[in-house]
Amino acid sequence: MSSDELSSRTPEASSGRRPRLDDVAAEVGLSTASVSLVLRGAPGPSAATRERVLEAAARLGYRPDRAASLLARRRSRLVGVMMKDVRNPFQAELVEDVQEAAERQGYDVVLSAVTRGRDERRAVETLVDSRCEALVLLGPDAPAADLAALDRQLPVVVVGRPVPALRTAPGEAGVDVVRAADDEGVGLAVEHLAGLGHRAITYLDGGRGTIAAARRRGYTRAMKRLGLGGYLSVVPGDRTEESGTRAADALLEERGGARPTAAVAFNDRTAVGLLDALIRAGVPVPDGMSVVGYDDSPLARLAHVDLTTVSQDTAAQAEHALAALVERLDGGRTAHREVVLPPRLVVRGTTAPPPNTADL
Amino acid sequence: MSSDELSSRTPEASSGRRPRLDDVAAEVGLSTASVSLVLRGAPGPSAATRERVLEAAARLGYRPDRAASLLARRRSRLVGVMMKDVRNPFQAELVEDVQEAAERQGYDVVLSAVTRGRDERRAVETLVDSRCEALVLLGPDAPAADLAALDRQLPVVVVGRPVPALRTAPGEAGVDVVRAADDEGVGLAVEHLAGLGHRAITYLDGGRGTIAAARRRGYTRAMKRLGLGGYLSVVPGDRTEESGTRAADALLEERGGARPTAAVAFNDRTAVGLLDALIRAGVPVPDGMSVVGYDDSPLARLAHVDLTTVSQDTAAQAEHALAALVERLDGGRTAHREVVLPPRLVVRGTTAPPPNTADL
DNA sequence: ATGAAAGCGCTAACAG
DNA sequence: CTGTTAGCGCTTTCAT
Repeated sequence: MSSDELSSRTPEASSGRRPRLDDVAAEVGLSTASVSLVLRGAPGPSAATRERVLEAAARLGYRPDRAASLLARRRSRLVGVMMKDVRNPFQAELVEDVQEAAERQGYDVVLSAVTRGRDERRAVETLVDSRCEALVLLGPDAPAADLAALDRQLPVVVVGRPVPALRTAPGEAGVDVVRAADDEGVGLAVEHLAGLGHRAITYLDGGRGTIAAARRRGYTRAMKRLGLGGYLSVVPGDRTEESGTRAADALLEERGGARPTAAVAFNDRTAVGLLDALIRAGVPVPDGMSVVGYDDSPLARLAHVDLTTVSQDTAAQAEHALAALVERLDGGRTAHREVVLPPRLVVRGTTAPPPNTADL
Repeated sequence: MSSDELSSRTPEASSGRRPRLDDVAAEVGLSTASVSLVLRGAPGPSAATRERVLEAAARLGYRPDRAASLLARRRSRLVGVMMKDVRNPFQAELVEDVQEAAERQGYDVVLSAVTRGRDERRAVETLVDSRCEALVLLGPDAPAADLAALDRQLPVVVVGRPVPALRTAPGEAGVDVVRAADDEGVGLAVEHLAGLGHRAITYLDGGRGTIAAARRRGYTRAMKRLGLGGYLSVVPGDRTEESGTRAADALLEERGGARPTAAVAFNDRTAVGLLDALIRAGVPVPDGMSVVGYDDSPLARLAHVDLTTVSQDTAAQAEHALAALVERLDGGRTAHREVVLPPRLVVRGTTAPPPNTADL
């Protein structure tokens, strides 16, 4: 971490010019072709030659020019990653994981972030124009039809969002999708709470959208499955902290025996809002009420929050996304694929058995 | 947001091949040279020609190949941005701002993130190999000497971290630096509190490091300047939430008249930890105690946190960083430059006049 | 095992 | 105003 050399030392700073392949070739008295082979580790050159070339290249501080190599190469071995939201920690984690997965597969990654002056369309265009062979789209907003059109140009995998199936023309199967099973995730949370002895478990909703619908459904089904249908209670909300804070009132008002002892929130933000309101209201967590979030965001991991939550396993999502691309690129797969990953419950400090009802 | 077309429609999908410049040229019966001029908006071609070319290009769905164009062009007009930490919201914001500033200056941005398997050195190499003309390094860890070496290859500006001056060889002046005046920032916080009537203002320290030292100094000086030298009190810490939580004990213990009525924290995380502990301890904020953070991170903006804090104005930092690069690139500036930006106090809900001492 | 030569797709002199 | 001619720096047949 400390002595990263940022620039390759150039012991013999022969000239100001950046050394090119033919400089190295001249240095060892070989053709650029042979040098190129050695530098890429391609088979052919003898061990002795390799050594001489490598030594000379290192000595001159040679670094291949990406643009030139990209232009000459048949395949770029580049996958483009579009980040929909640079500030979203979930996506940041995905980027890291995709980067790693790509490296393992022998691909390099080009990043393109959507920003104020740069919409999804432009971010994607940059990637395509940069010779990417395939695209990973992190939570894109584009309609399914546009995604399908893009997929006609090059393999595309959408991560983190379901993409409604399109009436597909023959030979087109739509983009691949990798995402987490949101309904299952909420189910896990509910089961965990029920297992601790909770019955009156409330759900703090996340409003409109495919993901919100899936999570809500997960709650309802889990409650019914566990025979808690009579305790169903969904508090409307909008994914923000305020939403959680407002929900606290609703939860605490219900004094009449039906007052919930636990709450599952659409996401960590909402859960944190709720936590905060509960503490201010003098309700201890988890002893007075249990709270579960969703996302396992850094927020949840903050020591003083220590939120029980549901994790989406970004590493696995990245792995699957890359596998999907590589299979289409190198394996010639043509069929559509949707990978739905099981979420994982992360139990931390905001859940405990319900308070003894005798105390109430 | 809804109907972003991700792929250019290709009404006449003539062939599977991506159209090239000569396809467009052939289409309109011109040379590639003229077409190139039109497409780049370069002066020369007549209005009539322009129109025909543009029309044909659009019809064929032509998009220039970045690698080819990069290779052929003398100047790439590319600036590379290295993100030290993809998950750092402050850096994410900077990326957006740099992107915007670059666009205004007619430059394009290439992103390179440091991740687990990709250290600073590699991230920077990628940028250099991609023909970037200049580099923006967001909070790099590399030692000053390495930065200086890199700066010998191409203009480099370090954002967000001070870089110690090196014994410079003639003609070398070291990297440019753009950062915020940390001491001043803490000074603003202290002044704000003093203005509200606080005297016993404690500082929650951020441990070792240049930045921490600057902020600590800012606190000490401001207190003395305001005649509050007698109230000086620095609680050791390490920038985490726990650090803030632990500090709460120290603050609340001091019952004997000297108990502080306000605290300034090294950063928002620490401030949030403190807030949390205060609330749990039954001390109302801001009525029982005022708290100021530093960074104006999203954390501070959360509705239920609503933290008074110090903002570093990423937009201005980005603007200055790009200006510095452009001046060296296009303006031939050679002298060293360090821009230190004044921070801005963002007053929110965690600061108020001190509780009436009669009440204590 | 190595070299010669022909591009990759675009840009930039320089002519006309 | 437009076309011709060279490359940009590297990879890749295809010979040798």
